[in-house]
Amino acid sequence: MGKNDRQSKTEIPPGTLCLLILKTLASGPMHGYGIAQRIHLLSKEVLEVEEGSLYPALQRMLIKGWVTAEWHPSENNRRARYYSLTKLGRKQMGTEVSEFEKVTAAIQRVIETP
Amino acid sequence: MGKNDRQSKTEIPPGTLCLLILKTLASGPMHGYGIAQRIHLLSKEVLEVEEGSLYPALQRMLIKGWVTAEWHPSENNRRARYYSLTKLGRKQMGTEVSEFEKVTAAIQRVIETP
DNA sequence: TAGTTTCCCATAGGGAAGCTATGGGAAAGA
DNA sequence: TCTTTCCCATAGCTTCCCTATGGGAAACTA
Repeated sequence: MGKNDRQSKTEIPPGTLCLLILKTLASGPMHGYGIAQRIHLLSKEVLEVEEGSLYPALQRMLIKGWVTAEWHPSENNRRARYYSLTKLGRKQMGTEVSEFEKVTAAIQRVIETP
Repeated sequence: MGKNDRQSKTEIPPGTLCLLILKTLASGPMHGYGIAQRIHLLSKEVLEVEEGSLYPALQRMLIKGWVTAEWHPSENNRRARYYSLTKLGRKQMGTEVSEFEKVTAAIQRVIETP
């Protein structure tokens, strides 16, 4: 593969990973691996969250108080760290969703102008 | 203002600035200042392109061969550098537009899942 | 005509956040 | 026993935008 293939794979646009994680956790506590799978599934295989992106992002969100974490065995009986949305995280989610939609709509307007 | 106000202003999401510039230039050659104004206008004042973002972006696009530049006096009789889309730039625009729409739709699916 | 505003270009330095590469450990299945 | 699957995590790099800064020329303004 070439060196300029940041474009060739479908990646998460910078700034939206947090939003995706927050939204995913809104449906209940989940471990990291599960979050990645769910995003992959819900996006119909378009979005792939790399583990090297996911865990640092979760760390940042822990520090900011948007999520909390607890160790529990997973459904498959592995050691797993379950993340939950905090009240602050839920608020942040709302902010990011509306910001995303506002900016996306604005870009669409530019793009769709003939 | 605080120190964490990358969020407080409406900014260009990383990765989309090129797309916006390419699309803007698709309607004809334009100087940098004009590009910024047009994006601001078309987005209904939502998007603001800072000059410290714009000119480096144009440099990158020159290097990649997506645009060419020529000096001409502007409509206001100032010295101005007019940028034009190349064939390669037009192709890149198409790629980025479809990528943007694909990824945006995917994120929307995740966001809108109850 | 001196001063200010508007227009227009450009770089340096810094930070945020993604990616690749890497490493590990434990359960399950072959 | 060996491989696969599941699950966590860090280090180092790169890209790309922002802030801050600087300059210069036309045009308006007092």
